[in-house]
Amino acid sequence: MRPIRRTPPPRAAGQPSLADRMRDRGIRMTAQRRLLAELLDNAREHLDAESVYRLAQRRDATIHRATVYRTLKLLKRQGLVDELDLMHVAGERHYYEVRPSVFHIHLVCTACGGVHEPGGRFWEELKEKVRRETGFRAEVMRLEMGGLCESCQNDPIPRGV
Amino acid sequence: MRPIRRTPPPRAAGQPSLADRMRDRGIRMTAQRRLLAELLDNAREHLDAESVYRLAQRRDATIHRATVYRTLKLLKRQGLVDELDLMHVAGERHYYEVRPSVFHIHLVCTACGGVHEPGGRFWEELKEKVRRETGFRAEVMRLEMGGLCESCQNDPIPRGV
DNA sequence: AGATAGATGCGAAGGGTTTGCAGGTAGATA
DNA sequence: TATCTACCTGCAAACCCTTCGCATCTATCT
Repeated sequence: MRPIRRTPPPRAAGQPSLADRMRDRGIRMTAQRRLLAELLDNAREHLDAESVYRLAQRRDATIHRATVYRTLKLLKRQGLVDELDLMHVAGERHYYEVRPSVFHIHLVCTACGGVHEPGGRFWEELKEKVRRETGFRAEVMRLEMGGLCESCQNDPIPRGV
Repeated sequence: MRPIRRTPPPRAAGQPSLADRMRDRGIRMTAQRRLLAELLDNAREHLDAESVYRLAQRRDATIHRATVYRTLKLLKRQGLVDELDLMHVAGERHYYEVRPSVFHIHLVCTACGGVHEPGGRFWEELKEKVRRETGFRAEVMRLEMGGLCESCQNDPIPRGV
């Protein structure tokens, strides 16, 4: 159950917090939701539901698993959070991340478990390309690759996942 | 539990069957594995484990769920079959498809449930691009988009999933 | 044909997620 | 500010999909 390390793309500074964006959408804010939103906003690695739950419990021992699941589902439905499975390199868990302002892809190293997340214009424009060429209007997009990151290619010693 | 319709890309003709490719890799061939390989090869829609099991049972009532799961896992590990979740538009199930010779992406329509699968050089080369730019060597890749297909954009009447 | 690593059927267990309900609370209203 | 109501939460059981351990069977090699 080791955390999946991220190599996150530069965050857009001055982006409103997840809690603020929830409120702006008229989502009813409870203490639990504020807590969960803050945890997701500040996560340094990819969190699955259980990890979110454990983190939340440190600050509010009464929070319940079901609330975590319900909130994650809500945020996903609202498009505020994306659900990933990171090519299932570390089991069948689903991971959650706040949807960033600039789209990025996920490169999951099967050797070290690290996740690189390059972002930028090129990836953003794939949706546009698909639109032009097929007429499909994408609202959500997910691009994941599994393989070996640069350092694991050069270092044949397995370092565990 | 309606089947997820595919709009598959042109199949490379004369491609060896999945069963043949299994044998070529030295995978021990049992009657069950031959049956499952044939089902996957000829599937006209995306199948999850349960659907594969149900189809298999029509031809061999003694086949067991566990065998289906074990075989799918084997094929996935061997890179002969890809596991998809199609943006979870129809639940948390995982779908399986024989890995095609030419990579394609999955465009999942949230209105009609159809899956368009455009393929071609451009998508193939994304791995190469990532390699050049980040050093990451991708072995598996998955690109899925969720949204509205062309006809569902033009036809506001919901047609169910 | 005989030997054996490996596959299968079986049923139970496992892990993650959802649900129904009773009680509690945010946010609207006056 | 007090009241109201729709909505949220905690709880525990249920649910679903997937895996496991074990005894038996079999594909493949000699």
